[in-house]
Amino acid sequence: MLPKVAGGRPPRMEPREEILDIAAGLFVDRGFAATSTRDIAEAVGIRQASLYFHFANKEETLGELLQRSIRPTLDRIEKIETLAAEAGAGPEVLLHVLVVLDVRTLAAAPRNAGVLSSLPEVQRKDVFEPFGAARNELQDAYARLGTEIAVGHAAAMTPDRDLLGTLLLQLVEVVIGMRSHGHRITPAIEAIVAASCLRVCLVDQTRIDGAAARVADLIGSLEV
Amino acid sequence: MLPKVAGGRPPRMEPREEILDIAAGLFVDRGFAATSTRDIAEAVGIRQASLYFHFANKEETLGELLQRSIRPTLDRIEKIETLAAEAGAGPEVLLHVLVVLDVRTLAAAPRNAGVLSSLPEVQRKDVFEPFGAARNELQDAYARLGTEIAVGHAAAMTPDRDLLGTLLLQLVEVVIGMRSHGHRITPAIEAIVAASCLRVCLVDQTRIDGAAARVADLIGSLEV
DNA sequence: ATTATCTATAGATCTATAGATAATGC
DNA sequence: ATTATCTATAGATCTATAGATAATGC
Repeated sequence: MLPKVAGGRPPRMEPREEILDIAAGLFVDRGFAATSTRDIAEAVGIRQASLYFHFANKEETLGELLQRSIRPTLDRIEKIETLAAEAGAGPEVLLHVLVVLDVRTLAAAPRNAGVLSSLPEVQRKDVFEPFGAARNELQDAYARLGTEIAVGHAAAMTPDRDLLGTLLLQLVEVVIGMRSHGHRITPAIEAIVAASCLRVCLVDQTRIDGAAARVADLIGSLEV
Repeated sequence: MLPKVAGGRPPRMEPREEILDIAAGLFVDRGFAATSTRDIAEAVGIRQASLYFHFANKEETLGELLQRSIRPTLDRIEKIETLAAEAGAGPEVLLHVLVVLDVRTLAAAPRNAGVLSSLPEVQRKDVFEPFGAARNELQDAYARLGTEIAVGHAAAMTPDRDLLGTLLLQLVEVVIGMRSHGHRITPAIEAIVAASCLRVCLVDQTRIDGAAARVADLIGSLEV
């Protein structure tokens, strides 16, 4: 099944995978337009034209990377929300779980691929529109959970649904910037980002501590 | 002093200013590498080569825009921190003021120029290194104020200095993303972003309300 | 003389296609 | 036959420079 050797030189791994990995690093580092197909090929160690055996064009390469970076996150949202009914966990516990899982996903993404969704081309080109939609879905999940939590608080200085979703997702994505600056994402950072999200939803420290205590168990039950 | 008419066509305004304005819009929209000098020239209504009368090269154009977008913000930091001694305002009031002013600056920036500092080229090319340094200064101001505020709280789940600065600046910059998605930045949004920042610093609602009440006055005294 | 434009172009890319080549699996 | 590479290249850019031109101010 695995192609062992072919063509002029022996591949080190699945060639398509290696191209994707290296392209991800370059796109994250320099951006899409500033990365030429020649740059990618050189870094892989093949000729520029050889890329077109694996991908129809440059955009398809970025498209595949975006696909892979968003899919697992979206899949998880459903699971987390069905978890609400079963475990009888309050929405602040669910938000805490969602934040920790998203932070881990971003922290573990090869080459800090979370950067990709903010590239100008992704926002602008029609080919990448599905990924904007996926991001909106994620933001909407944050908005839903956050609104449910903040309900019952005084209206003044409480973010509305839309703004709350934006604020929460923005907070979670702080880890992308941290990785860009060379920081490692520790469990302590996970906890602080999650606590910050709950604070923005007006959850007091007692309830934050309560939520934090339940997170490990719930994440365990999700992964089984 | 003002050049009235010259060359082949009558300019509508200071030509260098018009080029900067239009380049800003294109860089924000498409990114730096994906915007050609021809794109800029066409949008301005001149020939591609004519740009080089006003700018030595493409990078200088972006450099000038970055300069302009960060300078007023940096200048303000000093003023705000000297304000501490005079007005006897606590650090949470000062942070509130800083956030509101930065939010307003980002909200008022022509063409949403706040986007520019996150372009891959700015992070990566040596020419733009001064602007990364300026951003670090700003983030450090947030870290200083935030740490001063959060001091005395239980260590657990309290962000350290560095992380706190990153979280706060990230929260403020939510308005860049909101503008990109077509939202208008209202006074209500200013207040919520500021309150969210204070919440992340573990300030309780009573003190947030107290800080918010003093903000208008202090900003007034800054602008005189 | 200065300012601001123009035309024309050099030289360096950059993406994608066509068609050859070589190693492997059937 | 299939997989994965190669060489060669068409055709379309893209940045920056050289030098001409025209309007204005001294």
